Amino acid sequence: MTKASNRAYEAIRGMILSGELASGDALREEALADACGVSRTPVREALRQLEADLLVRRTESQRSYVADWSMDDVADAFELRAMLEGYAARRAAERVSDEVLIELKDCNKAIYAAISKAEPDVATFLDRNREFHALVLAAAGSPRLRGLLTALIEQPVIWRTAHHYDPKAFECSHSEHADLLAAFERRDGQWAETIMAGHIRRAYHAYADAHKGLGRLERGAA
Amino acid sequence: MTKASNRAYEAIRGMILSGELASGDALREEALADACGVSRTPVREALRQLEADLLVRRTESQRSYVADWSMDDVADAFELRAMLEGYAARRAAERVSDEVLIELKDCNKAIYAAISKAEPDVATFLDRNREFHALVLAAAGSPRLRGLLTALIEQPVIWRTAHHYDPKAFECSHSEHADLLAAFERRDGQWAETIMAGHIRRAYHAYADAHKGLGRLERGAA
DNA sequence: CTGAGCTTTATTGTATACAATTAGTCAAAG
DNA sequence: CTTTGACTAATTGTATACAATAAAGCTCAG
Repeated sequence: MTKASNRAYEAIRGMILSGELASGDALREEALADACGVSRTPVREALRQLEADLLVRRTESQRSYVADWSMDDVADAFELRAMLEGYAARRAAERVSDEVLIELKDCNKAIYAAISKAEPDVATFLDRNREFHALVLAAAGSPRLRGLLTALIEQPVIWRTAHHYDPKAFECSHSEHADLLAAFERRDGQWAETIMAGHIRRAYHAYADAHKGLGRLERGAA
Repeated sequence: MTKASNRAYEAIRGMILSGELASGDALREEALADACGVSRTPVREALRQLEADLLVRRTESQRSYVADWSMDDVADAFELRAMLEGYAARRAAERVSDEVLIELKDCNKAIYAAISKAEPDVATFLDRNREFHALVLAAAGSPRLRGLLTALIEQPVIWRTAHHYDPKAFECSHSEHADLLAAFERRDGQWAETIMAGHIRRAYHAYADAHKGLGRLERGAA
């Protein structure tokens, strides 16, 4: 994306993810343009992109609002993600190069380092975790799959789950990644798929447990 | 979408699907605007949408071209579709209402009527086939899944395959739909998933056979 | 009160001018 | 003959004005 467009995209996305804009809030193009210091044109483009990311929804009369996710929506998204990312892992296991395998191992080492501290480095964990999954996706070698999954993975709700992780869950995540890499080394697609699907499902249940009884998602702390 | 935007979208999409614009052709905003009788603004929006539909690709320097699909790309898309539409069928089998089941049966009857003639009515077959798959997708009750699959199903390459169907393949398609409905009646998700995945894979192989030895896809007749 | 229909206001859609960027061309140096 | 560089032309990005449309408010009949 180009300069102004990208600026608007990042700015609005940040406002949604940080909680500055709450679920259901109306998004008026002119107000956003002022807030981002650009004109309406790039804001409009950014909104279309955010809509594709499912962070924004549009009414039939073309008005935009911050998307609100019911628990059903979250379950739906996680289930799809488990299936697609499981499939990606299978393909990746069958195609991964030794170089990428090393990258993946390094990445998981960095994750381990981040969570082994007395005070876990959540930001680094999130970044590296994201990188890990992106590497797997790239190794799957399917541009369509990549396109489909990106929108699903970039969901704020998914990244907020990290706030609910306890040290044991961090450890578990790292260990599942290690299992996945073992499957990759043996080029065992079936195994890789099973591990990845379970990995995502675990994340879902961690999320669901932390939000038991809530009909709607409340805003995560910034 | 709004009036001018939609007009541009339909016009450009039509030009691509009809072959007026060939794979790899450059899409210049101003020229398209003139051709559609609108300004560049709605054309730009239409191009973004077509890019999401995978009918258009953009270079890193933001220039747009008609997407060109290699045989690998087609295989990739079909495989994804088989998996996702199989999943949709499983969900649909577990949730479908009696009313929708009747709709599906009617739809498949219409398909049978269209292909039973001495000269098969291909246009009706395509329309009804599309409707059948759309009904299954809707019955799956997952808005995300619906969003993901729509882009994949609307691919021109997929609908062009009908031109390669012989009468036996038409019959086969209808009969597989009937099997799927049997699985739906018994609410057997696993069975439904298997049938649907096979159904899509059969379509893929029909396509692949018809294009053996071609590195790139040539343009289908309008 | 209530609600239908009009009026006003707010918001998005479209066109267009201009700015920024990219691709293409040609010339000179190696 | 190739390559590098500046220059030119073509193309996309952005801002802004105006048009179209949808929401909100208001009036007045019932």
